[in-house]
Amino acid sequence: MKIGELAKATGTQVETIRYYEREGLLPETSRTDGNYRIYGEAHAQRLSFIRHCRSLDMTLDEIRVLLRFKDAPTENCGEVNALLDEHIGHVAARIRELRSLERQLKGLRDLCQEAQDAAHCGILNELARQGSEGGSSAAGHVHGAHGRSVERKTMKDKRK
Amino acid sequence: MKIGELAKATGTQVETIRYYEREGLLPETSRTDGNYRIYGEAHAQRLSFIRHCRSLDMTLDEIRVLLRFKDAPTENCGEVNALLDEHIGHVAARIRELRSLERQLKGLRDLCQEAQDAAHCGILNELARQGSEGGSSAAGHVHGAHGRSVERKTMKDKRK
DNA sequence: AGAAACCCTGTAGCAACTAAAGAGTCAAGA
DNA sequence: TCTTGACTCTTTAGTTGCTACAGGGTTTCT
Repeated sequence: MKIGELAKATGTQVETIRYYEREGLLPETSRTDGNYRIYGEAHAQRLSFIRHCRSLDMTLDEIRVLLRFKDAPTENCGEVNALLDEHIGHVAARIRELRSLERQLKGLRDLCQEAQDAAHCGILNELARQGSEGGSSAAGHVHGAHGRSVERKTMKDKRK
Repeated sequence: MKIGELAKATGTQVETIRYYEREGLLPETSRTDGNYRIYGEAHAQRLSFIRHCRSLDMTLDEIRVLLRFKDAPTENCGEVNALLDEHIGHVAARIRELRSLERQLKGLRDLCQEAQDAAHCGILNELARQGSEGGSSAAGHVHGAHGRSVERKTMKDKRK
């Protein structure tokens, strides 16, 4: 099947499929004389695997690890368990952080019961207060299962 | 004070301060003869406001709205309340999604009680199952208060 | 004077896509 | 056969909020 068919079969964007091929998650496939990609069932299954992992908010690096085991059926899957445990830990941590953030935001919201002029808005005044930056250090602490700080961790290494 | 001092005073990276200036969040400031930026207390306060908002995971666009009200003390702050309500809604939604994700992941984790060869790993096999992609549509659904889909929403508009 | 710390601008990169430009291919219908 | 519209291709750029680096200038202190 052609790329559009594969996209439909797996609920994926055509562009995303090409992206996964560039990223090495999907092996390159044969082409027609007109240079169109031709996929078989194996590719469809692999893509479904990848999409399933993405739906669980795993990073592409995590997925690469899982694919490695998928491709090596005799390998011991202990690392798969560990990876999942770690990922679950990330999610739990993120939930805790978001809960904390929710409480802060609600507290802040309560400072302005009814609209008035901005100068007397309890929210704006609280935001302007020095030393009111919350418990954690600042931006990026409440994103996904993989916060931006985690994403950024590899930047230095990558440049090396 | 110079940029390094401002950075220390507000717990911000120097580069981030320059970034905020480029992004229009911080007004440009006067310079020394040697072209060093010179900041006063007003800038320090504004930056603290911004950082406080960031610590609450507000986007820079949201912060721009709040700054507009901060700069217009006679304006009615109803929109501030609405913005905060919406932001709180985003956080609540994200918490719900993460909890759902957590349940899914734990269910998946339970499929492999002890490490064995990958071919018989309940986790890998479940991930490979067709039609197992979870309730939501795929990637990007469980990130921060502002999911990746939200971030991406403005791409089309920006290109115009 | 020299060295170290600081500052500047411009550019690139991170993750995981997504969009657009410009061009080629294919299939169906006139 | 020709036309047209859908599909495909590659390449490049962009999203968010930073962060890092290159290369060079300025300031401070010894």
